[in-house]
Amino acid sequence: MAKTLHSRFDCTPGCSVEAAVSLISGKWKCVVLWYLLEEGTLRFNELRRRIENITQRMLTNQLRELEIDGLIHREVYAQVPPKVEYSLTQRGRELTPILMALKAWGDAHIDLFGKDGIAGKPYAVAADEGA
Amino acid sequence: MAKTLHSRFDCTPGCSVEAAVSLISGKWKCVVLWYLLEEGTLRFNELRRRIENITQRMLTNQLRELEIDGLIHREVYAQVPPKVEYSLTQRGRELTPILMALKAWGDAHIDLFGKDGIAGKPYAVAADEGA
DNA sequence: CAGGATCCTATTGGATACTG
DNA sequence: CAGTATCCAATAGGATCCTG
Repeated sequence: MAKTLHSRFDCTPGCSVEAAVSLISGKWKCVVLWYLLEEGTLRFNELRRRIENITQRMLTNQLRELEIDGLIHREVYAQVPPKVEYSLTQRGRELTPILMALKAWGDAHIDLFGKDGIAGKPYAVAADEGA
Repeated sequence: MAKTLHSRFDCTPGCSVEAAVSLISGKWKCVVLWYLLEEGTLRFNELRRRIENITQRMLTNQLRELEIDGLIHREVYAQVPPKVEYSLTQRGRELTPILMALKAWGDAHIDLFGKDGIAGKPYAVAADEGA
């Protein structure tokens, strides 16, 4: 890698968290990343089918942003019909702990969501156990 | 806990990830959660000072949503001047792996962000190492 | 101290139709 | 197949002022 600033340019502790969040925020990014982590390489429509009810516009957007942020690699095959494959870059693969943790948490708590999936957000919990 | 549905109500794999993301999405939520994880219990203005350049409206919003989602506990002391303390609930503490992973990734890659912090998003990377 | 109430803008997200 | 291009609605986010 060409030039790497070693300066942490004084940053509050939460700043690191904020930095990571800023890259994976978005309704679908983590889902996209997760599928690429699981399956290695996927084409555009393969991703679309897996994520279901993502629009192609959103998928395109999220993929572009992830690419710009250096988290995924976009391989275009010069042929017709077109073929484009997406995969994680090294830096993208370094998100693995985050993605695994998200998946694990989701698996453990998915019951708490309405039967409509995530649409209806979680319930109003009465978990009044404090600190 | 009163009633727990054991039904996973058929859900795509990415759905679990989506569920987790839906709770922690938002520009500040993970930062709030991270500080509460680190410091245990914090008052409103303590959080505000730590996060710096979050507005009080946003902080209030995020805290309310986190509370509704059962991730944080809000303890109000009936006194004047008012005193309100926030802390993680059990379910909130279960986010620890996610928060730690975010922090770790941020620490490792914070250099990639502009000197203005997160404001300028990351650079356009030339990391053309593929699958 | 810990917010509530308003107002406003920017960004996100979605529907639909079209294309090399 | 893998997108663009438009248009539009919803939400997130922010600035400012007020209050028990």
